Amino acid sequence: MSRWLTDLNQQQRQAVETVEGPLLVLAGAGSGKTRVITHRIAHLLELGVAGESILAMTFTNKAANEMRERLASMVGSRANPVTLSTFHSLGLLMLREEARRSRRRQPFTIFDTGDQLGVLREITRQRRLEQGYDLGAILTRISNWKNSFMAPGETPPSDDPYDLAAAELFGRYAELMHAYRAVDFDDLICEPTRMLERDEGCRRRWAERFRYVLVDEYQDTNPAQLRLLFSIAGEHRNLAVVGDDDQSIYGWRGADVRNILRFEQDFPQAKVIYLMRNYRSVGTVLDAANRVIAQNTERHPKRLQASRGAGPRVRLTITSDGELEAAHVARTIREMVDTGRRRYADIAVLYRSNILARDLETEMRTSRIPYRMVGGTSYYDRKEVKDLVAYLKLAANPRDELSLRRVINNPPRGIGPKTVEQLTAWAEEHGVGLYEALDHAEEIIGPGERRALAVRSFKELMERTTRRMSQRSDLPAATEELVSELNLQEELRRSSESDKVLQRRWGFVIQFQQSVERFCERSDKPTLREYLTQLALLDMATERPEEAPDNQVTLCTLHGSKGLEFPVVFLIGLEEGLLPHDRTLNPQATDAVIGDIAEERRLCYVGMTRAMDELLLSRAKARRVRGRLQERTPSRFLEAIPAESLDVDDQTLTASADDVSSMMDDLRSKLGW
DNA sequence: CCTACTCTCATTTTT
DNA sequence: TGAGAGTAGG
Repeated sequence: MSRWLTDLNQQQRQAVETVEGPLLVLAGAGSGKTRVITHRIAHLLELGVAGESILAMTFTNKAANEMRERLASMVGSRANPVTLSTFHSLGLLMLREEARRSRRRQPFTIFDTGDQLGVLREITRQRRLEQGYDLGAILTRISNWKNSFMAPGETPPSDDPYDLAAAELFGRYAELMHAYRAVDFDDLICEPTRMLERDEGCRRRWAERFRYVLVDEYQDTNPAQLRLLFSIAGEHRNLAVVGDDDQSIYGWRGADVRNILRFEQDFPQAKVIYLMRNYRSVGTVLDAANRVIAQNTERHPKRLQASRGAGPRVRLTITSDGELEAAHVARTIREMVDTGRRRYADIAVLYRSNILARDLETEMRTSRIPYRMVGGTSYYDRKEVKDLVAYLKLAANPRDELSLRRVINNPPRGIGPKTVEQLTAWAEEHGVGLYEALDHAEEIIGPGERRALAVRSFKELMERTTRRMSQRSDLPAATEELVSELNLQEELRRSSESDKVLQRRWGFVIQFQQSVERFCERSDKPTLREYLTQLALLDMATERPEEAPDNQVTLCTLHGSKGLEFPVVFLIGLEEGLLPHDRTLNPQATDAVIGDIAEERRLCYVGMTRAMDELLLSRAKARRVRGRLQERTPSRFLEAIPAESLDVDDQTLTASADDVSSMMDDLRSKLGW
């Protein structure tokens, strides 16, 4: 017997052993899912399957890396030939290889959401379309159409103004993306799929290459991803998917729970295995979570089974407002840590909406509780970093007009909107790109004019930069030269009002340069193109200057908590309008996808099942909403938890001596006494 | 080109 | 309430 079958429970073992044919593994929270996946791959290798023919797909790079590490620790270098990648990286790999095969041009630049919005902004500006549309709402619609393989002009009839606006922009969007030689995230899935569906020989090649396909978090796949999977695995049917419909929380991003609900119809005779033994949480937590999720109707019926003891009862604390709720959380954490029961790192505070993090942060600071927020604004969203990235993108792809427009007068060099307009008009007239028009500055603007000289010197700067960066030479050195040629440090000094701000901003520049260096050290192909690809595709978290995993409390959204676990979990803001969120209860005109209560309930379930030992729920009777104090009603999800398994602590009823004294303590610490 | 003001808007965010 | 975007005027 393969050694990867021992120390698994019966269902886990079955999931590992079922090697041929379609397989659906419904892996409940904390049921040892990652273990099953890694063991399954190890087992396949053990059976003599070539690593090259195994494809394991995840959604995040973090998950992919984690899996690779675990697998490597099991089978060592035999893990190397296995393709372990995200959907998007696989898509890019396919596009590249096929382009190479047919000697076609490879995709140049990957546009992230910010870039996509930039394209839309550009179009509305050009067309002088009515302002005031929420471009994000338009982009969502375009993205949904793309994921249903609709071309511009094929969009379904609608009288929704946003549908109409989006349909109007869709065509131009596609044209511009093409002109810029750019692809977006949707293209990375849809284009390879089209390729496979169009060309049977091509499809066969990929199907034969990946004889064994494994998909993690299957509940998060969208229709396009399903079609891609079908093209690869539809024939040999060696497709194992792992997921949990109860943890599908990305419907609003286009994920379709129905994929996992009807897997058995999509792949007839699929074997279905339930992993329901939970190794994470105590009985009380599981019981409460089970009750909540049981209220959903469209799901694979199942129930997590406890394998640990009962544990303390779930607690619900009621405070009179949001600030007091945050104060209560801080005070409880303080107590847990001071009595030595817990370390900060054992504790997480989860919330539906980032807005709740604000009061928490204030409280954490005054109570001197070290914390880290997962998610939040990325370091790569910093203006300083984005500007530099735009220079690199332009160097890699002169047709990337978006980047060109971003950097052409940044830092200011006397090329204002008027000049750019003139250049654009000339470029259009002569049917060339904007970048080429730069060469004709004198002709366009007038010989000897200062603006023309500015354009020329910008062009020369770009050519030097491109030369240094593109010949696979020393990328970090080229970046450094760019920074110095731009006189960035001086520029920042000039535009920063305080020294502190300057230090911070310059710090971002330094960090960026370091990230380039690190990439070049690690990569076996340290080219500019590769670096930019990684930047777009790779989880920024892995690139982010790593903060030491200190002993800190974790603050994060419910979405951000998926896949994590903590001994102690606070789940706050259990109120109607927050969880379920108001946006789900009262959809807006701009919403392309109307969220449903079922997904909100799953969100609640995901949060609850993060807790190993203690689950502490809370709600406030009133909360400041946009400056106004508003009465709040308890979340409907609380009703599912039977009163007898809940310890309710209503702090608005009893201001006991204890509470008063702790409030005094609180006050004292705030005043610094 | 920069700054200071006004206006607007307010979920979640794996790639 | 408060952050970020947009705009007018110096």
